[in-house]
Amino acid sequence: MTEIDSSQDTRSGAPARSRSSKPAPTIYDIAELAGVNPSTVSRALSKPGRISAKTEKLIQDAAKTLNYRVNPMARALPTGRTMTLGLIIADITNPMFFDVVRGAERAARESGYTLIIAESQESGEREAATAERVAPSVDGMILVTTRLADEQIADLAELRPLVVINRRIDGVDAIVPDLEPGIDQALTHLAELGHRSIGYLYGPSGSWMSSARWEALLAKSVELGMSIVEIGPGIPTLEGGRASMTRVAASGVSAVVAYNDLMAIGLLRAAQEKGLRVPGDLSIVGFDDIFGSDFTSPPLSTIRTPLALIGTLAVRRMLERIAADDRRPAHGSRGKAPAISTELVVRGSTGPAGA
Amino acid sequence: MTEIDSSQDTRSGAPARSRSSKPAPTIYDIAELAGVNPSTVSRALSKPGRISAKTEKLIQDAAKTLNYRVNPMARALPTGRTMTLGLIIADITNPMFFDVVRGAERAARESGYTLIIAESQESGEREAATAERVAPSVDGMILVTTRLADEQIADLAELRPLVVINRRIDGVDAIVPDLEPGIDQALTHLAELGHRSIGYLYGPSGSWMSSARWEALLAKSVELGMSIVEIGPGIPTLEGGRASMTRVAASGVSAVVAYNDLMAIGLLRAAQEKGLRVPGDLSIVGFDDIFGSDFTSPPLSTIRTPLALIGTLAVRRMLERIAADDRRPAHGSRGKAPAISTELVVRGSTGPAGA
DNA sequence: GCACGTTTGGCAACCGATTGACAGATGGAT
DNA sequence: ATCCATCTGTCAATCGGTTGCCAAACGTGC
Repeated sequence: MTEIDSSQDTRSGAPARSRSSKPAPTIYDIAELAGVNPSTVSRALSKPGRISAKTEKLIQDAAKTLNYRVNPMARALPTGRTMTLGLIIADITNPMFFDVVRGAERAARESGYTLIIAESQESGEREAATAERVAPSVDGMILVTTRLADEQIADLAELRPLVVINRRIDGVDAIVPDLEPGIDQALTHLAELGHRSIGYLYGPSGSWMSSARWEALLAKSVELGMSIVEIGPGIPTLEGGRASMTRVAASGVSAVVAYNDLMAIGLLRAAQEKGLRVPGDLSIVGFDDIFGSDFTSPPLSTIRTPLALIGTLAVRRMLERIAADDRRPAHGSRGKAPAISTELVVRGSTGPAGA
Repeated sequence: MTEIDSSQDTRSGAPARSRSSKPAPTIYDIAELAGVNPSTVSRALSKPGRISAKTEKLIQDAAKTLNYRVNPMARALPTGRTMTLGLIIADITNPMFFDVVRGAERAARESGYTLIIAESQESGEREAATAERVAPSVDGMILVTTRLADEQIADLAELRPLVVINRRIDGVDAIVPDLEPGIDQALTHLAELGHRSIGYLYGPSGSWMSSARWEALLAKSVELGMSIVEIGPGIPTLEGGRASMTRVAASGVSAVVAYNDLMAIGLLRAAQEKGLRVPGDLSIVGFDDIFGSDFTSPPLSTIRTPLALIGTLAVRRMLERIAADDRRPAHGSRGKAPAISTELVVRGSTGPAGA
């Protein structure tokens, strides 16, 4: 009756990941199989050249035999690199998000990074909390349709390298498309169709992007001698577009540019239900060219934003920064205009004024 | 001139996460501030009750002061729990995926889990590689539109708890909607409209779901005394739907049920371009009710699949299994019919036969 | 054959948590 | 006042890698 026998239990604190399954092989297993030291295995696997070709091959073979995969968690601990990027999105319901994800996921994967998706919905408080929760497990964060205040965003930027999409903030890296070309084309297009007076369906009241679009539209319409009015703000959904119908009708404009495609489509349908012909009685231009915007009848004319490209560029910028081990925004990029261009896609929802 | 002074460098191997930023606080920092042992901090933070209320408060306060966040990587190492779930998707371009993500992300977040998104596109080989790459960093994986062979899937299930969506495989947990109600309603609806002969636009040739839908349609149409033909297989995209137009016309059917909404919409547009009236000359029913399927003109009648719910349930099932520390599929669930029902959404693309 | 520079591989500390075992403190009963 | 059961906090090992430092092995030129 020995009272002390616990000493032989060498793996007492083992994870016991899941019953009935062998634990994943480690570099120690490889080391044993290959007859070398674990540190040699580590080097052979992650620092090609540091080890003699002979031993390296030996280790590679052993690794293959055991079907070894490096444990990213274990690696992240000493290196501080998680090889993971976080995509924080306020509202996952917004379809523009999906195109961004497409671009971002691919760019990340090509560089060996993994993408974490987190939705924060609701208020800014919640979004900040989400970002802080995600921060420790990622090397950088990309904010997609953020509702945070500038200052909160700056705070987050202290925590981890940060890139913001569709919003410009002092001292924070941003990926923002160049609105000019698309808006120039859209207003010129409308002018050529004889529209003299147009409306802008404003998005959410605090939205940086909505006012950026408004500013650009305003400048251009002045230049073209057109009159333009703000209608809104409104929520950036089908419902929001619908809800603006009364005000649009009351405004007497012959054409409307909406903050985004969702609002444009909502308006389109509400107009049609009211008996208005589109584009006969009202021309409508959307923004973004989201999936499905060409499903409508008439198909929606819209100012395309290269969302997938934006996602890709956001990841690239992030990775550049990480590679440079830099917490500050890219070089002198703050003033540099992005080469991400918008363009008008003419479909069926725009036509001659008063036709 | 001392030759030995390296001993004073206690943090030689420190991560050096990023210049110019204080490293994240650790439980050691808290322990120092609160004047207790790190292990006490660990317990205070993760095992409420194990520590006296007084010390616990002391530690909580210190943690708050330092704005401490537990490092998920460091925690994952000893526990073997990453608190992360992987969503592996073959083709991120497929919009049905969006709704699944919505449901899954929320369910995961509610339980404190984080979601990793990985796309594998291309072949099955690539998909298996993707899954193996992701496996070590997650507690479980959900396969969304997998192109893997049954056997490969079973292999992955050995690696990590696995849940498959929209496909049934022996010995693997699956979340599959009940096709019967929706298909019953759709065929009854078509029968009532006078359609006697319908076509099924088949999806990708290897697709489990496409043949499941076919089987159910076949059984029901026999029951209703309707004739039904397969048209396809085809790629499950707008283009695939378009491409089937010739065969649909040649088949002489008065109504078509498509494998998914994308194909249905493609067909709808091709038909309209050919001068056919929908639903006058051809009735079309889609499948899934994806975002945008009601944008078309006429809006698409479709058999709705509760995709967000499916995402949610997949995560729940996964978490149940993880909670039970179980690698095998849920209890006797294999035979148990899921309570996820489909239903027909009648919109404008279906109408009286030969009208 | 020898001295010397370069590879190559091993040792051990470390990343930030978790946890079994244990000792000291506390409090109640006798 | 003494003893014992319970509660509380500490010690130290551990998860699976990475890496600075060092010594042994190696090859080379003279």
